[in-house]
Amino acid sequence: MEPLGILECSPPLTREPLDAEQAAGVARVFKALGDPVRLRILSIVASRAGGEVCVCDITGAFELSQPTISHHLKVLKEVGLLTSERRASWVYYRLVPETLGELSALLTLPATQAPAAAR
Amino acid sequence: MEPLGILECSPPLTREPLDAEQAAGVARVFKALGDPVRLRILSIVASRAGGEVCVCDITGAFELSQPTISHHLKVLKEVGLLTSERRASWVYYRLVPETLGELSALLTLPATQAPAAAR
DNA sequence: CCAGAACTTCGACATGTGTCAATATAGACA
DNA sequence: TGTCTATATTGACACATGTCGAAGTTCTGG
Repeated sequence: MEPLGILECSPPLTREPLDAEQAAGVARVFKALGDPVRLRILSIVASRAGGEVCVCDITGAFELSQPTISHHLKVLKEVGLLTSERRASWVYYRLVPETLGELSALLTLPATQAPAAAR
Repeated sequence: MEPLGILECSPPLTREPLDAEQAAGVARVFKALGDPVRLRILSIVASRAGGEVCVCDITGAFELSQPTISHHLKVLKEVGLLTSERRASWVYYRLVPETLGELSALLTLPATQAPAAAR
C-alpha cells in the first residue's frame, strides 16, 4: 500500500542482486507500467504542460469505457506513479516525478557498461 | 519478435504522449520486468562481474523448478533484455545493456521536473 | 431537495500468466 | 552407441488481469 519505500532503497539492478522483498516491491511498479493503456495514460499526464490532467481528458483519448480508464488510473496511483486531487466536479491527476526518477535510476547502467548512447 | 526497434524511437514519457504502437512495444518490456522472479534473475545477470551467468547458477538461487526458471529466462530474452549462448553443456546468459539503457532514458525526467535527487 | 454530470466501485466474464511434472533435446564422455 | 547432465518445451491447472455494464458517490446548479 505504501507507494514508495522499497523503491527508495533498491540499488541499481547492475550493482547487486535484488533480494526477494526488494524485487516484489519494484515489480509492483513495473507491472503497472506493463500495460499499453497505462503507459499511454502516464505519458499523457507526464507530458502535460500544466502537470494536471482531468479524467475526462484521458477518457477522451481512448476508445475504452470510463470505468476501465478509472481502473487503470487507480493502479497507477496505487504504485505511487500518480496522485489525484478533486476540485469541484472534476478529479485531476498528476505525475509523481520521484517515483519515475527512482525507476530510471534503478535501470541505470554504470559508465563502463554503458554502450554508445541510443538515439 | 524483434527485440528492439520500438524502444529506440520512443521519446521520454515526459516529452509527449506515446501512440498506441509505441506503448504496446514498450509495455512488452515493462511487463517482463513486472515479475519479482524475473527482476531478481535480471539483477543477478546484470550485477555479475564477468557479465555471464550459467543457468544452473540462477536455478540454484531460487526455490523454483528448473522449467520455471527457463520460462522466465525465455521471457527476458524475448523482449531483448538478455541474450544467451551455448558453450559445451551449459547455456550462458548476458545482459543487453542497450535495452536497459533505453528503458532508463524513457523514464528520465526533464531537469526542471526533477525533484531533489532520491537517495 | 432534486436532477444531472463526473468519477468510482462492484460483479461478471474471457483471456493471460506463473508454476509444476513429464517429456524432449543437445552435448559430453564412456 | 548409450548414458548421464544441462536446458528447453509441452500440457495442465489455479490464479491474476483487462474489460464492460450496472449501480453507487460526490459535487453543481437549479
